[in-house]
Amino acid sequence: MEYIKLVGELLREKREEKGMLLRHVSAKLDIDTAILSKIERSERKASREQILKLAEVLDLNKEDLFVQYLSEKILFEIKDEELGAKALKVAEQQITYINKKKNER
Amino acid sequence: MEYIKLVGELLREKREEKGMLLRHVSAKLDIDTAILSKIERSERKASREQILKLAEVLDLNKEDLFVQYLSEKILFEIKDEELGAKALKVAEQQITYINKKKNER
DNA sequence: AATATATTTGACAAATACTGTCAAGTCAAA
DNA sequence: TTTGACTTGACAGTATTTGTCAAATATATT
Repeated sequence: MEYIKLVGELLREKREEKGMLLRHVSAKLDIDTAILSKIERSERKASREQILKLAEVLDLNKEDLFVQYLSEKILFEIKDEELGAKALKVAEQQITYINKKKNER
Repeated sequence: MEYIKLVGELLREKREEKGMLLRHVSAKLDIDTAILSKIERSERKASREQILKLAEVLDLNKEDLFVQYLSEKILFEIKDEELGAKALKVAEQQITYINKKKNER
C-alpha cells in the first residue's frame, strides 16, 4: 500500500511549487493566513468551500482533492476506534445498497 | 445486498421485545425519555457511551451494535456527497495502510 | 366515550465545538 | 540585526450538540 499524502501536505507542496505565499492564497479565500497555515499543517480542517476554492487557486484536480478531503474526514471520525476498519466495510456495503436503491427509482 | 437495520430500529425492536418502556431504558442511561425516543427514530444520534450502555441494558451484542453505530456516523458524514463512495474506498485503503504500519511497530 | 399511560414534539438553556481575528513569537535569509 | 514568512495561542462570536421540560398526540383500558 502506497503512502498517500494528507490534504494539507498537498496544499503546501502545490503552493510552494507555484511560488505563492500564504498571504496570496489566504487572500483569495478571504481568511487569515493563520488559518491557512493551520490547514496546511493539518492542525485544522478546511471547510468544503475552502477545499474547492483551494483546488481552483492552486490548480489542483478538484475531484481528487475533494475525495481525499472527504476520506480524511471519515478517518477522523473513526481514528480512535478499534472497530473503525470493520465499520468502514459495513458503511461501504450500505452505501452500495443505498446507491443501488437510488438507481432503481 | 441485504437491508441492514438502523441502530434506532434495532434499539426499539429489542426494547419492545423485552417489554420495556422508554422510561425504563432512559432511566438506566440517565437521560430524558424524549432523547431516547429521538434516538430510536433516528432523529438524534446517540453518543458512544449511550450506545455501549444501551447494548448492555438491552442485551444486544456490543460489538455489532457499535460497528453499526460507527458505520452510520460515517455514512452521515458523506450522505450528501456525490463522491462519498469513492471517498469510502480511499479511506479503506488508507486505514489498511495505517494499521499495517501500526503492526510493524 | 372517557381516562390513563406511553410516546412524540418543539421551545428553551447550557455546554461544547467551530471559525475566524489579532498580535506576539519563532525562524531563516539577506 | 533587520526583514519577511510563517506559527502560535488567546480571544470573540457563532453554530451545533445535548439535555430538560411541558404540551400535544397516540395508544390502551375501562
